[in-house]
Amino acid sequence: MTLTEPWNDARADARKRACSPICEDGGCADCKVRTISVCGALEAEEFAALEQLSHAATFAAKAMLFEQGAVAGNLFNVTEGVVRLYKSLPDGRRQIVGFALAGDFLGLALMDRYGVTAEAVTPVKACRFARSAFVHYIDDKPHLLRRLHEFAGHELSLAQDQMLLLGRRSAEEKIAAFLLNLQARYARIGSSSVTIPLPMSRQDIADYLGLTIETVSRTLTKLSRDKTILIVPDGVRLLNIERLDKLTAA
Amino acid sequence: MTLTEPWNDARADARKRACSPICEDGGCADCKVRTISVCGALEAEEFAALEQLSHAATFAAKAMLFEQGAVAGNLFNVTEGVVRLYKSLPDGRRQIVGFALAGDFLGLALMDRYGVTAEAVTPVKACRFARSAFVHYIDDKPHLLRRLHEFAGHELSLAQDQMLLLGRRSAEEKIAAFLLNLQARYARIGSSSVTIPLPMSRQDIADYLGLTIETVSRTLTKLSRDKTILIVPDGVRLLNIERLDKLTAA
DNA sequence: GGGCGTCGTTGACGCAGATCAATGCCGGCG
DNA sequence: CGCCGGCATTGATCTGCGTCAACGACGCCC
Repeated sequence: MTLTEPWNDARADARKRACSPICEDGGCADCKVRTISVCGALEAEEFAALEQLSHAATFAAKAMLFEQGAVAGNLFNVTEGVVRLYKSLPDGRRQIVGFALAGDFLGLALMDRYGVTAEAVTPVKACRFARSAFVHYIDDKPHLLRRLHEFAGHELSLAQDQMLLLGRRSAEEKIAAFLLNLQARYARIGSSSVTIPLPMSRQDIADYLGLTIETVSRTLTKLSRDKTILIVPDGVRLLNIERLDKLTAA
Repeated sequence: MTLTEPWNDARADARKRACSPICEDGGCADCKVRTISVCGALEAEEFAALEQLSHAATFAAKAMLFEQGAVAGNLFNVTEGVVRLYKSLPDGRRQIVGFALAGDFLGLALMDRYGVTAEAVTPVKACRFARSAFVHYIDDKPHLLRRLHEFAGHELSLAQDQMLLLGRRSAEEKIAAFLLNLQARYARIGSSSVTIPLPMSRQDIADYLGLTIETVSRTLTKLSRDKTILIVPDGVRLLNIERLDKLTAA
């Protein structure tokens, strides 16, 4: 389970504090837990305790963090880079169910086995928690459990939005929604801009939106011809989406 | 959030006990909480306490249990009938994210607002819990919270499976998966058979699978011509799916 | 520098499934 | 009984997107 949401302004301060390095005197000097998602519920000493459990981990692009069906031994907190989460069909068809950015947790569902495969899209840095230690830690912290549950509910709601998108929206609507969503997420982790990077490949985008690479490519070209987006020079993976909000119509 | 899964044989006994009427001396004589999903974690006295919180509720077909975006004041436990859960686009396009059968909980995500709309497909009987009372009750029961969280994780996993289905499977695969899934769920709530009712309309099925009614109808006809399913005489909404397992290929 | 593999774009074409339309089957109701 | 409105089926046709194929732009390695 990836946790990205929910945010609200009331928590912004707590978040800012929470996102600063907290591992200075912990077991791993360079592991900075970005507990963006959960921090609102954490006391300082709890933070310290939590980070004692974590270990720094880095992954090269295309490296696998964990695989669908494997015993869920670890949780991860992404601190840098992008991770794709997907399910596959035996014949190779793939559905990406989400992208995890800095601050997102993976595996918070605390299931026995991973429900999806997680792969690094870009080089990734993450904090790793042993599931057993994590579970043991939170087991007598009802408010933390409540908070996790709250996030699970939000995560589910996002998944349902994605179902609506996959089942009922056109290619153009899918792309527009994807870009706007990505922009909103970048904004939350501190890089607010109308110009956004697309670190993932066209194939990834296609597998996320239930399309083909050709359709993704054509739709992006069309949007840029219509001046709805602007493909920033020198980067097929950098877009300016200033005028995309015209397409919102949520 | 609907909770249907997960089951395992080890819990079957506890479940059987749990599903018997437990409201005899409670506030509502005819409200029978079917805590199929959660019962494994409930002690007898907890059961009694929980059912004290519940009130019987009935809904005519097409009645709304709750609406997307409304303040989430209640939880429901369906005891009879079928409920559809959906999200809508402003232009009327609809995505059904799930059907709730007897034993399923609605609203267990405990979010402030409902993320989907819930409507009775058939006449429905349900136990209603005030959210505040429910939350208050479970708040100091960590093992219950853990269990709820576990279900949330499983629910999410099901949603992700549905994403894969919506994004990457053909019409025929969608229908086959839907029928097999429905059969499996009926089996769990006690009506195990290769002949299953389809209480929902073609439009509902279409909106669940991201198709149109015509495609649903044609695909069902095709499957029955191929002898893969059998449309039981005297019921467009009754199918025999004896030989559908050929199509599984999960 | 040159070969080569990966990635993205673009065009031509085909098809699964959407759309439009007609018909039949009930069930409810005056 | 006969009318009517909702639902399912079926056919004809259309089209959005998939498929197949060619090509250019990079980046990498020898």
